[in-house]
Amino acid sequence: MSDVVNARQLQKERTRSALLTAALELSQEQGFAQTSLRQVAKRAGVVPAAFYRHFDSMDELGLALVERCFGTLRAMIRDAQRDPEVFDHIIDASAEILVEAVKNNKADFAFVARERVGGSEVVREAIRHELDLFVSELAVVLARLPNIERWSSEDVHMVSRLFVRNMVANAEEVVEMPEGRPDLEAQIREGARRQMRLIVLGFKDWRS
Amino acid sequence: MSDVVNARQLQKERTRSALLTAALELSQEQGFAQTSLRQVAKRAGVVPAAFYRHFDSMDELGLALVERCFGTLRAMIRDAQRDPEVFDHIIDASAEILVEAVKNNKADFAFVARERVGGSEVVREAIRHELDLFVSELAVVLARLPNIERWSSEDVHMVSRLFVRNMVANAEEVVEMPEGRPDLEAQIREGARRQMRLIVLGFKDWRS
DNA sequence: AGGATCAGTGAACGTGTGTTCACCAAAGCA
DNA sequence: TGCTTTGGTGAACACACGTTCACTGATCCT
Repeated sequence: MSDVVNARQLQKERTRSALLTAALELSQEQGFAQTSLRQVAKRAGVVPAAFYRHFDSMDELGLALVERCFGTLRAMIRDAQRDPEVFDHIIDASAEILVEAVKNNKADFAFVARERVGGSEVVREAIRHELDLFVSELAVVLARLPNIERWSSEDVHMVSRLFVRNMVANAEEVVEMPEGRPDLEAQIREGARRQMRLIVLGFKDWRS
Repeated sequence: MSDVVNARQLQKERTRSALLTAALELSQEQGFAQTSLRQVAKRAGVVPAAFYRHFDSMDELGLALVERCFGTLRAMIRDAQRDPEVFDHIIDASAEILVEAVKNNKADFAFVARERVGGSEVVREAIRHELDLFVSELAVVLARLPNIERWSSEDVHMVSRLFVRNMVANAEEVVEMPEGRPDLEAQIREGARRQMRLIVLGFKDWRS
């Protein structure tokens, strides 16, 4: 529990991080499940056996990666919520933010989007759990919106799932987007904006 | 172009089909990208080298699998459209059908849902193309609905994407569903119904 | 009947894989 | 200073993989 760090601990943390980053890059290129321990070690500039000083298996590395990615995403969303403009024009802003954020953290989003459904059992499980947390968190925010405040908690949860689901789908599209195509980017952003507006329109007439 | 079939052609078609089925099963268990040529051959009851009498590579087998799966799905939807009840209560019926259909063709849906985003480049591409076709087909149907008939074609396309996207997401959930849990099944079906209803509610107030 | 065709065989190859082990040298600590 | 701890090394292993090749025997065609 000491704050003083050994040079040893520091160096260890550094190669651990290098392993995670290497795995993230390789996952973006070919998917996590297709990424081997040896490839990760090689890209991190380390001999395969050294891998075991940090993780017991690729599965464990995968879990650590999920944690790191969702840490990044959470921090990002916290920042966005601090911005006062966001709360005023939730829809327009979140469409904007979504595309921008995905572009700037492409590797993280790509990892989550891909391995959410495609990858190894344990990694998939972890991502689904984190996304469920997201849904619950968003539900709390949504419950305070006009038209929604009187809804049953089940209905709020339902619409929260609808939003997160769409966010993930849009993120997938941005990730899959070829490099340097601002037209496509604008198209996705506009599509996301309209979808959210359409959903929100239904709010005022909703009865469970 | 002859309808007369050799015993040879017939047997060839039979093992080809066995290879496809074996690959589909293995994909459900561990994902297509993690499935090796040798595993497929072994499960089909054939020596690895025999694989090459039918496909040049696993990628080609993957493409054939995409075709076969979407063939199944299209046939299923065609049947559903013939049922007169479906057209009257589109929403309730399609939620019902969705869950039922996924249960009965679990392997096909699982393959499409997983490999749509997780798998090999060429398989991913093929699935995305087929899903785009689905979106366009559904757009034609939607364009005839009240409230929508005057929308711009872009808006119709947008809402069609929203529906297909949700269909895929719900299918994923059913696929991931543990065996023998009718309560979860009902929950997913009810969720799907509500989500669609909410989206449809927005239709009458939509302005582009 | 008899030669041509061809789906399927079985063995072999080179390569990449996960995992192990004894070993080393630098950092930590007494 | 000298002993211990430890992150990283390099060689070795057994194994699964994709791919090749000459082959076999049943089916097809004339």
